[in-house]
Amino acid sequence: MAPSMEILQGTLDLLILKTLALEPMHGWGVAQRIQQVSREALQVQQGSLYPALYRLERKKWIRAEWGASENNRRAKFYSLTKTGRQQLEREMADWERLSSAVTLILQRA
Amino acid sequence: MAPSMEILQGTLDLLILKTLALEPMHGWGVAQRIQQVSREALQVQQGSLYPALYRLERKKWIRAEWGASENNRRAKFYSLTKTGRQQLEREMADWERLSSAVTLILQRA
DNA sequence: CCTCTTCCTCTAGTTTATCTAGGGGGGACG
DNA sequence: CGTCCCCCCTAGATAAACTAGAGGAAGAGG
Repeated sequence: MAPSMEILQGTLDLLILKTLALEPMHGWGVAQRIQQVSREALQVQQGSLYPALYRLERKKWIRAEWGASENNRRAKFYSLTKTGRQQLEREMADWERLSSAVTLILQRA
Repeated sequence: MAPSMEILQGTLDLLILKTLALEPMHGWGVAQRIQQVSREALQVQQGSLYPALYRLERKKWIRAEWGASENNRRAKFYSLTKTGRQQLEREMADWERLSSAVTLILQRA
């Protein structure tokens, strides 16, 4: 594990997809939103964020469009595609299944 | 992510530590136990298992001893050390914190 | 006008966990 | 004796996330 783990490996795609499912947003905003909603428990490093966005776009789960941010900055706005929504469903189910399984193990007396 | 994800990345150490905390066990048994308790949701590949055990031993969180299995096979029995128990506490707390954070994100309407 | 800060994007290189895909030895049992 | 199962182990590939940078452009403050 890296010195400072701020995210459960493998859940970043899920977190991004879920965040974009509620509202299209630029990349920096996604990171802010995740951090804020998780009450600072999750930190999305930029070096993780942008490669992840690129990955999701390449798989056509999100779509990008240049625009202007609320602060009048040049920003890339991402939104979920239809297949992205399906992927989100799948990943949420996976998360549920696997995290429940971990909890099962941890709760053994 | 690898083609078939059978485990949440980063949780294997935690699962092993927890399993050994309840009962010392040989490596193969640990994998069986995890699979069984998780009702087949978690699959521990041998190529993940043994490197993980070696890693934990190197960090002195577990201790190994050769013995004979219930089937009269030569087997390496692992048990938790004192620092291993502390590590387990830490990792359980981390898991709780991070998985709750993920759930927070996923539950947003 | 100039500088500094904040916003926002991006990349190269490293680390590390896990998987794939093997090999091997030694009991037990037909 | 052959075969299955138990149990250990490893090399190499894959891929996610981190570290540690760069840089451009808007707005604020002097």
